[in-house]
Amino acid sequence: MPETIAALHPRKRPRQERSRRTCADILAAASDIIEVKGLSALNTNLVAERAGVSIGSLYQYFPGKNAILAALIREMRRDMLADILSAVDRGKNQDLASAIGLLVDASLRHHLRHPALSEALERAESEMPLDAETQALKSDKAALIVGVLDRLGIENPRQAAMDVFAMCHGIVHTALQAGETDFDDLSDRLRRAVTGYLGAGTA
Amino acid sequence: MPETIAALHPRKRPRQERSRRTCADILAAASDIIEVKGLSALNTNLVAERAGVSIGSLYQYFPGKNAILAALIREMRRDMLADILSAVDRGKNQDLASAIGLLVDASLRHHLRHPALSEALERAESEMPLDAETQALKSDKAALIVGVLDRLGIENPRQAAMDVFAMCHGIVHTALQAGETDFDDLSDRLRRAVTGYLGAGTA
Amino acid sequence: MPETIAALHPRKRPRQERSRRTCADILAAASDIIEVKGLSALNTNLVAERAGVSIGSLYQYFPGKNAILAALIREMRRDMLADILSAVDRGKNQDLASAIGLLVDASLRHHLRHPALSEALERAESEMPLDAETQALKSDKAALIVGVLDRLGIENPRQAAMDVFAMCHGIVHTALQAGETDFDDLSDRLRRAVTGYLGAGTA
Amino acid sequence: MPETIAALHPRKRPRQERSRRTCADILAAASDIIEVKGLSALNTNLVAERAGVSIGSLYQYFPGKNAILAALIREMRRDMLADILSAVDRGKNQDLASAIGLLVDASLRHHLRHPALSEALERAESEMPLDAETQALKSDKAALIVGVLDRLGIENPRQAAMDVFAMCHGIVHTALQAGETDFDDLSDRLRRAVTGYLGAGTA
DNA sequence: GATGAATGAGGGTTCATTCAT
DNA sequence: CATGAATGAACCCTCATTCAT
Repeated sequence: MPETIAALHPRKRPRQERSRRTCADILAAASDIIEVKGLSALNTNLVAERAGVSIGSLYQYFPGKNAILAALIREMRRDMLADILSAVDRGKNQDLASAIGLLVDASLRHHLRHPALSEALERAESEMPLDAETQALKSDKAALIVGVLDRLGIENPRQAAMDVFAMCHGIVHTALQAGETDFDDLSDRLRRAVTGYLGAGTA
Repeated sequence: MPETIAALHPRKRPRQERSRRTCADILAAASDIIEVKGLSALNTNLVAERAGVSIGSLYQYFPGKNAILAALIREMRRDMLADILSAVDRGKNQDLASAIGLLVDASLRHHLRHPALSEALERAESEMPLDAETQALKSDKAALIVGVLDRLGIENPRQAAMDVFAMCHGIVHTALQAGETDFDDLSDRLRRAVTGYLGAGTA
Repeated sequence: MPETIAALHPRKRPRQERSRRTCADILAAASDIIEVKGLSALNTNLVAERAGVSIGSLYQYFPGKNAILAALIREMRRDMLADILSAVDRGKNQDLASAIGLLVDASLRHHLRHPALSEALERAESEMPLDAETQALKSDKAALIVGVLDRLGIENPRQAAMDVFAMCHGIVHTALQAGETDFDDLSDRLRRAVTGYLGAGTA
Repeated sequence: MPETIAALHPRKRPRQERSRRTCADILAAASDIIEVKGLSALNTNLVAERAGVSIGSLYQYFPGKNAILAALIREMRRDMLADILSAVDRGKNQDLASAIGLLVDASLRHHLRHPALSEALERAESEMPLDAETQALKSDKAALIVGVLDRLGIENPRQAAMDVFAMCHGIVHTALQAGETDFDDLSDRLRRAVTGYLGAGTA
């Protein structure tokens, strides 16, 4: 039976400062493990130990392993939305190329920050029921991009947004796997890919 | 310690007709499970059961779970190479757009055949040591694409080949996740993306 | 590949009273099984069951079956060293025959306590990498005996110590297998064997 | 339930030359495995493979794994009896020291021939029901030794025979484990041990 | 007889989760 | 609330033995 969405919410709103801290420690430990040893090495006992918390406490804050993952995903989505928001904002009055460049760089920075982590979370995301907030964050982000593309006169902006992000994701993921680390070079290729796709579409 | 490559080779060359059948059944069952329930649901007991075979038999033919995965990956790579080979062949005397179109369609068909499976295998592939044959199949495929791009006058064809494939992979994967199934539409967008990227590069 | 020494160390220092108890129960159950049904009947499930503990608990304290064996061996070596130490101490100012008698009796008592167990552990010991403490316990014991023999003017005391212990071990083992239980009689024969060997050597 | 003795007999008296050969191949393969990789590595599939025989055929000749072991033990006992017989024969008219020397050397040669094998078989022997022939071989050997000791005027010759053999076994086993290979040195120490024990007894 | 494919009980180990203290 | 001991379902894999061909 697929796990219910209720089970993905943090068990309690941590009011006390101390609680908020513990909660953050747990998430940080989990991030760390995923980034360094991979998603398959993530297990609740290890997280608790690395967070300096007893396994019992961990279960006070999160109803289960997947809730931790869900929280990480939510966090990632929040960060991402913020980055995109800022990029969109700064690109408000720019031409297509510049606006795209800002978006692409935002996405790229996101992946470069914690390459393995973001990859793993995106995978996990697709195999899990998403809570309402995460879904909202995803739609907000999509709407934002769609808005930009629409304003720039792109046809079928919903689809274009999807494709453009997927392209970037694919290229960046593959480049990272191949060991590339040159931000500027990657940024260049992404811009070319995106503008190429968009240009070809409107041509 | 990362698992040794030896552990990925089939254990026994099936000599009798019966055993060739068993071997195939095991691989088919594994494919099926991955396609339907995901890579994380793959386990040797389930494979054996679904293949209508005892767990002991499974281990006669494969030294372990990962050997089954390795075999599936090898199979996928063989199919893919064959598809690409034929596309390259048919595109021999065509112009850039047509040649690209053939390649893109080959790749697309590949993904559409078993969407979840090919995705999962590609992921698994990146977390496993590859046997010699699989590596050779990958390089052969890469060389083929590089050759085509080179002949078409693309600059830095190695990188372009990587990017182009990664873009396609990204777009297709995302589209499939979103439930798209319209081959022609997808084919169109992929062509646009690829020619856009390549065109922008030479511009 | 021979198992690494790391795998032989207990996993967790028991902190609470309850867990110290569990740990001891596990070792006692293992001892029991070996003593009664033989080394080949030792398996983790049985140990857990007999210890009245879940299999999971067993693995909390021991990283595997061999770690349990290693712990038993260490325990045996500790006891043995203590026994020998006390025998050497009490024999400090005695003549050869008495000193030997004390040592022989110490060794004999050791075997009589848990005949099958000590035999099995000694066998297991020779087929396993030893952790540092166990090795130290063995050398300490050897050094102790060598010291005594040396003080008594025995030539080549290292070799004599080895031979003497091996002789005793052989005789006792065989006698126990044959069902003998008369401590005094055995003690007598061992003294004869040892003094005979040592006497013949110096003659 | 302890396995019945009937199950330890070879399944059929091989009349044909070919059969006898297969049977010997199986036993040779088993010996080899034990000598090189230890008793715990002995398994029927491996034996069959190493013997160049199908697993099915192996079971034609031996009703099970333990029957193979039993056959090896019987063989060992036969050899041993023959060696002892010859040593006793040659020592017929010699003095105690020489007679003992011959016996000791016979035993020593036995162990040196296949150190690990003889050790393993002796261990296996003590954990298995013995068939009539093996038991007879053991008693015959014992009787032979007892006869010699009796003739030489040793008191309680049954016990002395046991002890003497056990001593030798212990010393040789330990020396081999320690890597010694010098036959003459070992022979010397064994003679000293045996004559010391026997001398001390009669003194 | 010979073959080797197939079987499945048995044993090792992990890890998400619960609960007594 | 925190702790960490305990649980046991779920997996992985081996190997003695059987049986259809």
